Amino acid sequence: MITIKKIAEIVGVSPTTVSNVIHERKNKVSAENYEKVKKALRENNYVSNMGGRILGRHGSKIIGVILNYSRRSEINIISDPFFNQIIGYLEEQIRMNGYFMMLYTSGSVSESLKLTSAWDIEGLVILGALPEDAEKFIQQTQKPIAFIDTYVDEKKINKDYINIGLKDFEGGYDVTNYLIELGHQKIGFCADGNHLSGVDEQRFAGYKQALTEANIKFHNHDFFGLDYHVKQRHDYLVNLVRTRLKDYSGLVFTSDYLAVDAMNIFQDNGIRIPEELSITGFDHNIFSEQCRPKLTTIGQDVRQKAKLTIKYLMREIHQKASGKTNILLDVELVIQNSTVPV
Amino acid sequence: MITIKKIAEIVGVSPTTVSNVIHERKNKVSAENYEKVKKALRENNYVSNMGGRILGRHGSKIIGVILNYSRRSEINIISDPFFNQIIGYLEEQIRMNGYFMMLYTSGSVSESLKLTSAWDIEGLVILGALPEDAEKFIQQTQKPIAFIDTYVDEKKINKDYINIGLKDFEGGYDVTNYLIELGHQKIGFCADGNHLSGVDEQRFAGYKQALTEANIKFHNHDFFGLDYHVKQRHDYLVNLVRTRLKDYSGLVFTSDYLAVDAMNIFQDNGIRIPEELSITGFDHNIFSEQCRPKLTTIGQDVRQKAKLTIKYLMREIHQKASGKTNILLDVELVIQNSTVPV
DNA sequence: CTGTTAGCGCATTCAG
DNA sequence: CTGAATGCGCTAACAG
Repeated sequence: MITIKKIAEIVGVSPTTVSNVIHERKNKVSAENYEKVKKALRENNYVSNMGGRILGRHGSKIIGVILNYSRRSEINIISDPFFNQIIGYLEEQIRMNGYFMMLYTSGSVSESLKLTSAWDIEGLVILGALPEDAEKFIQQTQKPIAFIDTYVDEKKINKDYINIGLKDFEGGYDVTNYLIELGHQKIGFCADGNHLSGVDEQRFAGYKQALTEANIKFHNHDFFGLDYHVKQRHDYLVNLVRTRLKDYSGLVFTSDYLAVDAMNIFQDNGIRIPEELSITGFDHNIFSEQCRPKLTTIGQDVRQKAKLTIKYLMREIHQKASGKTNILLDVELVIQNSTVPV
Repeated sequence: MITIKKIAEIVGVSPTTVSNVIHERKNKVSAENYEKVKKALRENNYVSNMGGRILGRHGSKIIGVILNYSRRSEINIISDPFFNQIIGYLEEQIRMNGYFMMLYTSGSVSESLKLTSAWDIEGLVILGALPEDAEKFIQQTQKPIAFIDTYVDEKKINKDYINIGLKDFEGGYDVTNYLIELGHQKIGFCADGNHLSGVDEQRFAGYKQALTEANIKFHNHDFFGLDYHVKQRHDYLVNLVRTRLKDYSGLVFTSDYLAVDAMNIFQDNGIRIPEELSITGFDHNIFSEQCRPKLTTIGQDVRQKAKLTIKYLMREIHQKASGKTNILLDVELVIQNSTVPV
């Protein structure tokens, strides 16, 4: 491995001069030396040793991306195209900013923070954090943190942080309202698990708001908490077809994944969609396109989410700005074929 | 950040003793000191600084996972659940071995190798490498490398490497043979792009072998190279429905993703599947389950792939073994509802 | 069993 | 504009 010292020897200057050339401090190096050093760096394929950087606390250039496993099951994380997409786009953005991405999955805040200090990580992106975990993260580290899709209670936190989310409430509202406009009155809400928080909670609130405005009363049994184990979920859905599914003309799902999964089970059990039941998803990912009927859903721009996340994180890292940043991106109602008027 | 030196001060021993405790060299530390140091480490939440490790060439504990973009388009990488799954499982295995995962996408071998030397990466996992890239990787670095699904030409390489793949030839053969057993004679082969290599080439060869054994002649026009741009691909498929799709009773696809995508387009254009056309996929991932009819496909154990990859990589890193390791995992024909006898 | 020392590569400070 | 010296944290070699 070629080092600054060796380059200095080759060219016949001091390591400092080489360092100055690397960092483009042209005002500190003569034009002649600058060129000579540049050439040597190129010819010898110089790559800086990150160990030296970390040790000298000159910045590790690592962004840690942490997948918080706590709520969703492993099965869903690995099956959900959203995670796939966002990780792909985050990597792209991190790389384009000259940083490196360390990917880590963990259910524990302290484990994640150990990672951070071991590597002197410059910034964290945290996916799938619950509000209480988010608070711990913010309190326990000085490093810039960007959450994606986490609802942090601003009042509880007096430090800076970034959150890039979605207008989930609006999404839940819009899609429900669309069903209402189509004449639906009996609309159920289906989510991952029984205890909603964060994103799903907001979508649920939006759903309820739409019902309220339309003078439709919500009953607790209109909420369907689905198991994330495939087998249990499918058994439950089949049972629903046999019992009280007929009480509903529309179902709002918190994700395309769940919607498509359920739609297939319903269809397998003789329910005609959308004729007998309208279904809506959320995400507008590949699932809502690769099923029939295609899903009416709420679209989000995943690439934009990744782009903004890294943009604000970089701003924070470079101390160009601070303060709380909480951006909720717009959603878009994508009307396809899984919904019809009643 | 707490360091070994500080722990040493706190306990009143030398840094070496602390280091020996950390590395569990019990024979070099008195039981009494061992306990005292252990306690201090715990209480102060000691985390080793990786910069020190890298700089001292004591092992960075980083595994670099490189996604080679060259062949498949970005769109497909991010849409294909296989990448999602394998990355998730690789991360899990890497973490369980006490290592860290650095994720990097790149089309260039030299860029990837720069990453390797900058971080003193201990081992590489390379996804989606073409055979010629694989050779470059192997020749240009001394670090242990594990490829996933790459067909390296053994004769050209005199260094060690690991490849964990699939019996792709067998998969292509089995699925085609199954169609033949169902009475199909006119069977097309559909792949990503016109120039096949690696995995798809093997699957194609298996398909042709099955035809040959059944005395079915293969013509060049039985091969369908699909565009990875969605729009172009769909236009092409729609056109196929109007023209010569009727010449075929079965189509073998190189992936579930392509198969489901095409199946939807065919169905949208009035083709009844499987009645009028049998379709097969490859991968047995979520797509083959979340479509109707469910796809007959070739199953692979993605988790096992990740597990073996890291197992052999670790073995190589710890110098416990060497030599070329080329393991092709078994495939399994998964018969579902997209195929019927003619 | 314990402690001292050296060196890994970088960027910065300070002296020229 | 240039260079010498320094310290970051860890581990291994070596001396006691």
